Amino acid sequence: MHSPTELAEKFREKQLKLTPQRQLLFGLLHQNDSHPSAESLFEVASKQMPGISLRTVYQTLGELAEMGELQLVDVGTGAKRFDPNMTDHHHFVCESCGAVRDVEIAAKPKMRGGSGKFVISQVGVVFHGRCENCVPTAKRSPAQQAKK
Amino acid sequence: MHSPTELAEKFREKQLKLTPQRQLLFGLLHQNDSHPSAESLFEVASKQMPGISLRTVYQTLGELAEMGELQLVDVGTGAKRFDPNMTDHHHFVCESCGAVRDVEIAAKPKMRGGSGKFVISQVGVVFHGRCENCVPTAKRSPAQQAKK
DNA sequence: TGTTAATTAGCAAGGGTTGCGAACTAGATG
DNA sequence: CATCTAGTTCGCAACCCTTGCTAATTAACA
Repeated sequence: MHSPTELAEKFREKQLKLTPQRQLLFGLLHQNDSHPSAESLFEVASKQMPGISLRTVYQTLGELAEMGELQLVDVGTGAKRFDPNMTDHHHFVCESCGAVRDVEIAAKPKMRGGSGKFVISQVGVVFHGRCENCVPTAKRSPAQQAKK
Repeated sequence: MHSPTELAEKFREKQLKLTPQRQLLFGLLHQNDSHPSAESLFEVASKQMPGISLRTVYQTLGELAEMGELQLVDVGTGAKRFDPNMTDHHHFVCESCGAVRDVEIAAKPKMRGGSGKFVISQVGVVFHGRCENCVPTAKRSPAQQAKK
């Protein structure tokens, strides 16, 4: 679902209009693997579409998430992050620069304990640590990525 | 570190005064396995100590967390939860009533991908789903637990 | 009992997000 | 192409959760 045509169809299916704002945001999100927050996506979008509203960014992102086009990821750094990668994966958050990376998990954890009556619909795994640019030995200053 | 005496010592070590507020909050937290938010702990505390301030609750919980006496858990439901269980475990969050339960994980996930240069200091795993009281078949209305 | 550094409480302010309503527009229709 | 209207956008106010600041209070030591 990366081509403009396919996007248009997806939107039409859901009775969503193909507005310039939606096209822009959808495109930006897919060019971007930094797991941006609404705020940082807004900043990028503003450059290409000066009058765009932060409100619209939130709204559009929420809609895309409902459509199953992207995930909302809460990595505990304040703002939610948006991730167009819908494959089964988890996240690594650099506690120094705030960067978020996708992480694949080989083993599926098994639960024990509990009554067994639980219905689990989603598992969120977040690794916190330091990325290559921020490991203690590295003298270079931490790359300040969107923490918002 | 459950007895009042041990608590007093711990505090003394850290040059923290043994105030009534701290004693109360520490005690309440350990009687409580519901992973309360600051707000809900505040409500409980207020019954026993009417004038206590929400500010003090936040402050005290923050201090206890720094002391390694409790964990701050962000399960993505808005407010942070506080958990005196410092053993290696993860959390299950009912998406209907907001209840939080401890979950033990048998398998430790192995990471693959990435450069291997990551330094992982913490892994947060949160399961989302429905608890016994809230599974779809149950007709009783979801138990509304502290979602704050 | 006095002294002092730590603590409390209250309020204001901050970040992130959402509700609301008025103005606007994509897309269907004629 | 003009019209119509449901769906959108945008700006603002308001919301929740949390923290900064400060004056008043108090635990703990001498």
